[in-house]
Amino acid sequence: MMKPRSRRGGGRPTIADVARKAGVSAITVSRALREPERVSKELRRQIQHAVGELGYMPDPNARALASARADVFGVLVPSLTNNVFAEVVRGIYDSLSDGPFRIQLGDTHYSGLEEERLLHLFLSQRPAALIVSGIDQTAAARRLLVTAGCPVVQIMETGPDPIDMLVGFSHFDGGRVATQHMINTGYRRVGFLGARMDPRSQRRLAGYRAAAEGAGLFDPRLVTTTPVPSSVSLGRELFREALAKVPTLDAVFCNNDDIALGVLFECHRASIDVPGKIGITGFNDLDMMHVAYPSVTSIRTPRYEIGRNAVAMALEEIDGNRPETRVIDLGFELIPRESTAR
Amino acid sequence: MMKPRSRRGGGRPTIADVARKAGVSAITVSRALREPERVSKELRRQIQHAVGELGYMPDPNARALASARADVFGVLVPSLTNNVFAEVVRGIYDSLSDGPFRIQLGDTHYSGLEEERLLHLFLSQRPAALIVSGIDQTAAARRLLVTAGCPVVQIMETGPDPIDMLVGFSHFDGGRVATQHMINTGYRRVGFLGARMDPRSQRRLAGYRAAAEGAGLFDPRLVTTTPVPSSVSLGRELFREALAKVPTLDAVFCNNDDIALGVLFECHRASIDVPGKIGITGFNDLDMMHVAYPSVTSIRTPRYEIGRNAVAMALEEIDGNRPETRVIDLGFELIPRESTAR
DNA sequence: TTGTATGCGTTATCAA
DNA sequence: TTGATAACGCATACAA
Repeated sequence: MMKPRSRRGGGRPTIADVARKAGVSAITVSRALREPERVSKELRRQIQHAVGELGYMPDPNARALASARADVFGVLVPSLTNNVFAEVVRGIYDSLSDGPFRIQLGDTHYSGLEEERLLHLFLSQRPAALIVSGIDQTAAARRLLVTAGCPVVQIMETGPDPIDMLVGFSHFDGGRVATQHMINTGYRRVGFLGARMDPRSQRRLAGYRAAAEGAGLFDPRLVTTTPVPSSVSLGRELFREALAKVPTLDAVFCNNDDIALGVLFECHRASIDVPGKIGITGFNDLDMMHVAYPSVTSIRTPRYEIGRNAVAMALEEIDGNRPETRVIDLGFELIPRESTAR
Repeated sequence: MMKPRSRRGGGRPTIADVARKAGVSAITVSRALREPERVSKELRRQIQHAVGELGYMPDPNARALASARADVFGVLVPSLTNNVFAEVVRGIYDSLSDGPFRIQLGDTHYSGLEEERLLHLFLSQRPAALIVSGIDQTAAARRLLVTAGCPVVQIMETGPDPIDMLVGFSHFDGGRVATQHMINTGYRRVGFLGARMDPRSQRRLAGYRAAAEGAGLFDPRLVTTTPVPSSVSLGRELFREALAKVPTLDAVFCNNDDIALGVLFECHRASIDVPGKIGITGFNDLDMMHVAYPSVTSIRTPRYEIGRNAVAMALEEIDGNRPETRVIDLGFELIPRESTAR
């Protein structure tokens, strides 16, 4: 009876405190904060003043509860440490850092089941948008996404059948172009080295195979893969293995730049001439590839831009402007360097 | 009048639905979910059944609003792409993935002001715990953390004066040990190569200087730094610059492994013998350092373990068991390799 | 342009 | 061990 004021709240100023101080109603404060143009200039000023005075900050939980919508972007990537996704995530953060949106990042560890679990978790917040990696969601995950009730952007790949929106590039073409480049350069026993072999790696392998078969150079013994996560040291292992299988090997297309770097180091160690005896092409074009000696040919992928585009598309849809194009192919670029220049 | 049921809710099952189905009151469902032991076995069973039947998931926003506490760990790192922090973050995610906690990740871009901004943002959610990087918070940020009302763990460094809890290692000692190692090996003109030069880099430099001065080998011209963010290509630039300044340079302690790798490649390119003509020591001991040719000496830092320890400490405190030790020094390890073996 | 009444889904409080 | 009631802080619906 005596103290109807906050039993539980930590005594932080609420919207009601601001309203009282500014001499208006709570809902007017709410509006002034979210849609300033709908409130008269005069009141807006008073409210801004009161907000500053009190150090008021809206409670995102109360806001989410009342509006049935959290200002949260859910982002699901298969790995946090993989440099590739780190770049994508950076693009997302950079695009969202000056707005009202928080980012909820999830690591699926390349597991479809973990993706489902995280999706459930994220969905329970009623996120403003969802960004997920790849196009190989489980049936259950796909169902969840279709009925998510918010914009959904799949990233990293292109494909014919987006759940909602899609931005990426063709890994098949990337593998094909990289392999074709080495064939054009004159290499005849071009191997494929792949770690992890997630769906995107598989498609790069398919691209490799298409190019090799097109030139009549395919031989299954040239393909060396492992489900083990990628690393520089694994690149070395795979290369040794490949060379043991096929001593006439004269080039390798590597799943990614880590593998390529491992190959390069092993060539140094074993005094194998690059590009004379072995040609090397990587994938992603990390900074180190152009610094390496010899510098390493790679496929430059638009990782940061994928992040930015994904956010831009989602924001458009949130703003009510449904993007015309639902699929964006950002392409890639072959960067020929010393490692294949013979 | 007709339909007092949910105006706005998307029709998802609520705790009231579960309660009705289980024939109990809402609060009992709430308890059964959070503190099962406080509810009779019989009711617990019925409630679990109803939950499963309905596919009920608690609304984290409503929960946070009502309890004035969100099941969120706020994590602030200076960079998302830096491999070092990626490992720390992985440790944090791995430690939290099977619990009820979400993770809110923020990227301060090495800016104290951005850190303050994010802190405000995070605090408005009333997080369960906060993990922040480094010990050089601004006065304002420190104030916010002291009054955060939740466990706060500073990570990456050790120091005498934790805001609440602290887990890391001594960067000064790391720099000292790395430098001393090269001096012990016989190098006499040991340079320091540093990018970014954030506070931790500064302390590694101080350690370098202490070791160099201790041996009577310090010379300011041996120090080459830049505020530019670190990269492999920058390593090459810095090394060239250092060599131009001091042609008698015979070793370098690198701020981090990226720089060291850039130096190694430049040595290859310029046919400079490593370790004969130039010794190289890096910092962090990324996987590639032991694969490189020659393999590169580095300081192995417990990044993943820092993440795990930080979470463990915070969880202890959340559970009401205030950890005795407020500061954990996880140490580091010098890994001598070919690049300094002469 | 502004305000009133009401509910969002959950938990704290207090009583039984 | 269980339940009735009243917040939590804000935004929607509707009226003025």
